[in-house]
Amino acid sequence: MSDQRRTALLEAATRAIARDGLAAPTASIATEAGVSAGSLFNYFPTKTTLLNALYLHLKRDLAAAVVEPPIPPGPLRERAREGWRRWIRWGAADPDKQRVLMLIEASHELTAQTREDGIEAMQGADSLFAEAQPAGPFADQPLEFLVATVAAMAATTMEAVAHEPAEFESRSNAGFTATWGAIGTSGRPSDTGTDERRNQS
Amino acid sequence: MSDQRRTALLEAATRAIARDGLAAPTASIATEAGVSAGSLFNYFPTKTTLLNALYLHLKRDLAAAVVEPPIPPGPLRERAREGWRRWIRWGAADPDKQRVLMLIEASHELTAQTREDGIEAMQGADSLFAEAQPAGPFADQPLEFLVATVAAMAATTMEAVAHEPAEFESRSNAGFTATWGAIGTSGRPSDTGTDERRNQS
Amino acid sequence: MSDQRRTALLEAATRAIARDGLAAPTASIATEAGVSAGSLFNYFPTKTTLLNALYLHLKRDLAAAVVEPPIPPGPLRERAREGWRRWIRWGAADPDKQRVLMLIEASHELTAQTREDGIEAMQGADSLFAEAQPAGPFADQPLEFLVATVAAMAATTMEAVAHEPAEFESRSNAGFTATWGAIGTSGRPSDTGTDERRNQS
Amino acid sequence: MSDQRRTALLEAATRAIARDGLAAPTASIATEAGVSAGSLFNYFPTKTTLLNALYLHLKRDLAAAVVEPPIPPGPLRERAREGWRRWIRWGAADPDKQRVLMLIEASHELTAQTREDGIEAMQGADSLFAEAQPAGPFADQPLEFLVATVAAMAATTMEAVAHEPAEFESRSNAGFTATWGAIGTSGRPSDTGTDERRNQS
DNA sequence: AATGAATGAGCATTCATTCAT
DNA sequence: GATGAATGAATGCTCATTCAT
Repeated sequence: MSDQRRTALLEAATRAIARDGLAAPTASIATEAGVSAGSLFNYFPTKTTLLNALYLHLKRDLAAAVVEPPIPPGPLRERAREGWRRWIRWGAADPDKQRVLMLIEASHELTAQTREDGIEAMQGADSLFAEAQPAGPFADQPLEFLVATVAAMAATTMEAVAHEPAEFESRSNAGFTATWGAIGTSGRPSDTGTDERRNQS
Repeated sequence: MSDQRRTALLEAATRAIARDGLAAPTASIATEAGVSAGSLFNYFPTKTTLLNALYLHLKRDLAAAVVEPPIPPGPLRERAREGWRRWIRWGAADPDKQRVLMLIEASHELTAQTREDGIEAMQGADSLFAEAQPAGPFADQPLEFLVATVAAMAATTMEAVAHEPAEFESRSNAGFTATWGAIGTSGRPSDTGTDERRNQS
Repeated sequence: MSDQRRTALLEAATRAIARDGLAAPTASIATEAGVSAGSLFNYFPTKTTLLNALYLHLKRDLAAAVVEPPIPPGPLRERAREGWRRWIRWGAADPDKQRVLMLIEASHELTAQTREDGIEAMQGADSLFAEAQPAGPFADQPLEFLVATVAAMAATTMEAVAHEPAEFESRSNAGFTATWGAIGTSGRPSDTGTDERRNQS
Repeated sequence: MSDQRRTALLEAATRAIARDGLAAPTASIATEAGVSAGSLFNYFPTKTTLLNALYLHLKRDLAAAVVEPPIPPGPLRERAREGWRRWIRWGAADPDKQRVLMLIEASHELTAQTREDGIEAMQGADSLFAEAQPAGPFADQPLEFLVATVAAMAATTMEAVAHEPAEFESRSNAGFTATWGAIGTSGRPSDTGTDERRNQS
């Protein structure tokens, strides 16, 4: 039960699901991994198990891509910018991964445990942005709201990059500026809404 | 009678798909609509047709919720804030709609035509935010990028509201402030710096 | 969903299961009934449901064969003899039925309800023998023990007849005499065992 | 070591099949025997082989339980009673064995050879009852009919005991009396009547 | 236009058996 | 001999779609 085969299956699943959706037959996945249809079930007893494993696999892959190698010290904004760039690059390098991540997340296949593990795996990457919370619109909001916002912006940016890969730099930078503008203080004194006041306290 | 039944089918589909995903059987949809299994196909010749129709139906429903009744004149930001509030309220009123919209969007079922029609339907709502483009990080980006960003922020906010409906006001406001911060110029002079310049290169 | 088709399925199931055991594919059953594979499940939502329905169908078939037309009045022994003859004839006419009945009974597929219903269905036939209870070895035993004994003797007799159909009369009569000897008083005074004494009280 | 493992496999098969029916996977049997899935096939080249071996194993186990230690001399009826008691006790001690025996017998897995060997193995035990043949209802019947009848009565008695183990004595005695009444001449003169005469015709 | 049974291709999963180590 | 992963045919069941009524 080689680890290599397990990985081959996860990668094949990524391709197949990106192409055909979650309805992608386990048989195609197995074939695409160069494995017999029955063999897949030696590694993942059910399709749900496979999807959960795949989700974690991809989340960890993303998290690793963001935080490794370590981001050099510096102002928070610059470290976040570097993390962001890596994040978007990860999505640009293989759009299937991001697509599959979102498909699985939107399904009802994820167990609570897997969801938790996924959050934990992303903690290193998320913290680059989470540290900005005390100052911005999310000051009084649950941390997950901020994290979800950053993830949504990243997803949107990745999609924009996917449409025009040559514009990677431009889209990535715009996305980052937008994201930073979203979660940080705007500084505009004229900002008079309820929440802003709360946020500034 | 035909139109009434068609609507019943679309509404039943919304419930069924929110519950069971896109794999929701046409038979359950029909049953849930109080229609026989075969009848559904008199209204929508294939499931794909149904999904496309449903997508448009929901997009138009959302667009109408945002722009009707007309938003009173005023500063752009205030009009946008009102539109945003309506948008989020729409999602809070029936989370199924938003969920189904995203499920269909993430699938490969949408035709190019439907996607286009959906964009067109949302133009009124989107324009509330699109007018901010010339000033912010999306100045040199395709308009769709900005629009997608706003939609992503709205989706994230709706989800946050869905988790805790009692916090509607707080989440909605935070979401709007974040969104406005994302797409507008921030007052910080240093923010007109590095990345924007890069984008223009 | 014609009743005729349902019956055809039950009869096909009887043949297929007699031939291939409980492992008989639902597809063969359907085909053998002149119905498509999927259609079977319009009548019986699961294979287990089919087996339970089949069990009851056969039990009722047997019970009807024994008690209809009504057995003419007369001494208990003569009425029992007539019932027995009908019972064995039923098994001789279509050995598959008896075989399938036993296969299902030995499996774990039967629900408690079905088992009960089966017992109830046989009550008319069983009573021909149950009335003998107060006098014989089963006097102090649960009624089911006697009933099971009679059924086991019938099964054995049917099998013997199946091996040599020409000997129907001989085997059937021997079986009945044996059965009556089993459940009735032997009358031999020399019988000194514990239970016998009880039985004679 | 080989023989020990073979026996372990047969015992594991007994438990697994009693629990799950003949569909019990060879893999569970192997695991339950503390043997690897592949190893089972070193001992039994196919599942059918295993089932045949198991059948014989159990039949011999039963036969040995009935005739060993030797039944002391005495009147036939008393010797038969002792054999019967041992038979039933065997079934009460491990109901799985009897259940599995019947499951295999009812299947189509048995080869003619195995069936023959099984009969031969039981000869010692059967003879306790077979000697009664010349006098009773089975006088003019094939010996196997009588033997099958006794086996069926034993099976029924064992099942009755399994339902209420505390009633072992009572059920066993009733079963024996019934069996003896089935195969022997009853003292009632009227019993030499109709059917026996018919049989001799 | 409505109904709902019939269809059959498609899918996840199981399992006896094989075979490289 | 022992192991246990690999295999792939087989199976129960689902579901979009069709069609006779």
